Amino acid sequence: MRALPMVYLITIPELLMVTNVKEILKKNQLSITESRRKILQLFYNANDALSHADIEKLTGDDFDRVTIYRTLQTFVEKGIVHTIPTADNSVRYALCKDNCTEGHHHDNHVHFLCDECGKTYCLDHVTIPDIQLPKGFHQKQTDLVISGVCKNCD
Amino acid sequence: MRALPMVYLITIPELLMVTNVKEILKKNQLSITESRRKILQLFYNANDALSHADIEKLTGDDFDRVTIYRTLQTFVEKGIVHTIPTADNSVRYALCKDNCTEGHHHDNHVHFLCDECGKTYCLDHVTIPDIQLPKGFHQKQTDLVISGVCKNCD
DNA sequence: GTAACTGCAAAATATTTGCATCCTT
DNA sequence: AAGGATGCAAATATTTTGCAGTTAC
Repeated sequence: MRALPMVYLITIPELLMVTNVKEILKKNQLSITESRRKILQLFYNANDALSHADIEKLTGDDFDRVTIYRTLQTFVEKGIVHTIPTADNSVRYALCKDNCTEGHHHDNHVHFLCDECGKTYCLDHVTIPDIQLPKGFHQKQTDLVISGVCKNCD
Repeated sequence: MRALPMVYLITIPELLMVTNVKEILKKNQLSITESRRKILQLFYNANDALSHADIEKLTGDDFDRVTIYRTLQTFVEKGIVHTIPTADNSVRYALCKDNCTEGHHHDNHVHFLCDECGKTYCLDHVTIPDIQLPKGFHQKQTDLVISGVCKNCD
């Protein structure tokens, strides 16, 4: 068995990811701009949720603060990312899975917030059991937010 | 059977509630001030959660905006009220039930947000089923936030 | 070329902090 | 009387809006 040249191991994933991001923008009828590409890429690189401040830090001064706000808003409207409910004031965003359609985030989410490191996890493999609501209440979206200690801080 | 005079039906609950509020403040080693009494009373009168803006409206210009911030913060620290996770930016507060102890809101909450009227309900009688988390994740607090249409807007 | 996106300036809103004064105990 | 709570002023942080210039298609 012959080892592959190291360069493949580095460059191919990068190319794939960039393509991925562009395709997602196209699929959502968004023009491909630098800010949208880079910010969406951040979400694909991060394995946890990102706040506006996180994105500002990660992009340095590439983009205006306002551009980040507008980009995030666009992504939410298109169903590319969703906001995560948190008890503190902070607003965090995470990638939606395939079943988010434009303007309708009707999928059930389980989010885990680590009290130690502050990371936010989307636990896609955890399913939310059916909840019996009182009469007259109609359930559209369900968000289950669990906090505690994550696997890294365990 | 003789009907009670109407006055009882009005005055007794008020007296009871006022007493209630003072006792709760005492129990939490807080001095009894007008802002604390009135704001805590608002929570007992409201059947849904209140935002800072709600409280500002309901109290007119009785109190400074800063006093409301500080009072809410104190109540949260003492475990008298808790914040409700919402996907939009808004911060809302609701009364804790008995099992909240100072600094530790370790009870499980089910909250319902109505998309129509915007009301927030604490559904205390709905229980959250046990959730199986991936290995290494330790659950401390669980917040179940359900949105949809409430019984009034049905 | 045109529509849409971005950056800049500024407004609007939300939250925090310091300090002098007032109130509760 | 003493410690804590409040009101006011101001600083800081967050989000939104308008508009002119630039970019994607």
